[in-house]
Amino acid sequence: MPHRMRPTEELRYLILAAQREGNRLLLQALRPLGITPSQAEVIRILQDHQPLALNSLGDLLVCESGNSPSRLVDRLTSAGLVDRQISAFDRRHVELTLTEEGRRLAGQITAIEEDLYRSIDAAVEGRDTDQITGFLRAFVADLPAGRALARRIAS
Amino acid sequence: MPHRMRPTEELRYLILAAQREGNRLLLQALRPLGITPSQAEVIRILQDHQPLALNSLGDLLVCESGNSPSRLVDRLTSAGLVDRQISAFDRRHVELTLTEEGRRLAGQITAIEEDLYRSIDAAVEGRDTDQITGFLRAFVADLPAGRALARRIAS
DNA sequence: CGCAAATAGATTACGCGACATATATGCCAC
DNA sequence: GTGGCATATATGTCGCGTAATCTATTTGCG
Repeated sequence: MPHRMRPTEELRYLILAAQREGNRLLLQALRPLGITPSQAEVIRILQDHQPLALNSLGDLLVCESGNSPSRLVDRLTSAGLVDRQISAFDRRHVELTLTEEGRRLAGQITAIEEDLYRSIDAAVEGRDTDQITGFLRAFVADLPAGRALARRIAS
Repeated sequence: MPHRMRPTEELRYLILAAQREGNRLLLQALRPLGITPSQAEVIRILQDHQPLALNSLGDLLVCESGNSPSRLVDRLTSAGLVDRQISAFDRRHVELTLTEEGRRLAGQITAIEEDLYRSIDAAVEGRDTDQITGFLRAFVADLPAGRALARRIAS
């Protein structure tokens, strides 16, 4: 006799499960590069938007509430992938740019992400994308991560 | 000039954003109870399935890959919400049950989850649920978190 | 019976992710 | 310029989440 979980509760856990598994897949795929999914997000953002202040990076990050990506970036600078430079105009700002090595990695990340997108596309197959994205957009519309993503798409 | 993020990439980040924000909402709503969303999931599972071995709990958890919920449960036992008892038949097993206090909390958690489900329902409003759950089910079907959820629904 | 393999769980290490707080810099009013 | 407020970043703490390794216990095979 099933517990007959209600649809909304199942949906909640499906979102959790999908995020967890997507992250795990990406984690394993990125392992050879020595970086994590969150670090990869930073690198991809910098590739498209450098130079960028820590602050503005936080505004574009979905993986974090944006309060303090400094530690996330710390690991990338110690790994020699990101360059930090204090702004000449406002010494509170830190200008972030990719290093040569970081730019090289960015390309490899793109290729790895392709595999993930193929998995997602396979699951979307035969369904109405707009129903799915419409629901998710509505859910996160007024929340920090949703706004970060909106900025990413718009910029 | 928008970057025109491709739909699949947006979908990937929408799932990430939805999970993060849902978790944040739940985290804040549960704060007065002194527990976290993951801890709440354990309590709710125990409410429906106790007594349960640590191992079997892991098989039902979506929030964790199931390898080692021992730390998660540790905090619940130190908080006096869960009782650990070594099985008489197999001393490798630990039987978990809710304490009186744990049972009391389980009810409060259910009420708090209702609020989250209302937010989700509001975003689903006017869309085809089957398109959404169908996609997510397909994506996680053969992965640990998806199987955990399937067990939850079936049991 | 005896020993190897399997199983349950604990422990450890590392990197987030959320939150609160601290410090440093800029800026504006006066 | 100085006081006060806002902004940019750094730091500390807690609880996951993943994975690897370790220990204890049971089981299975001879």
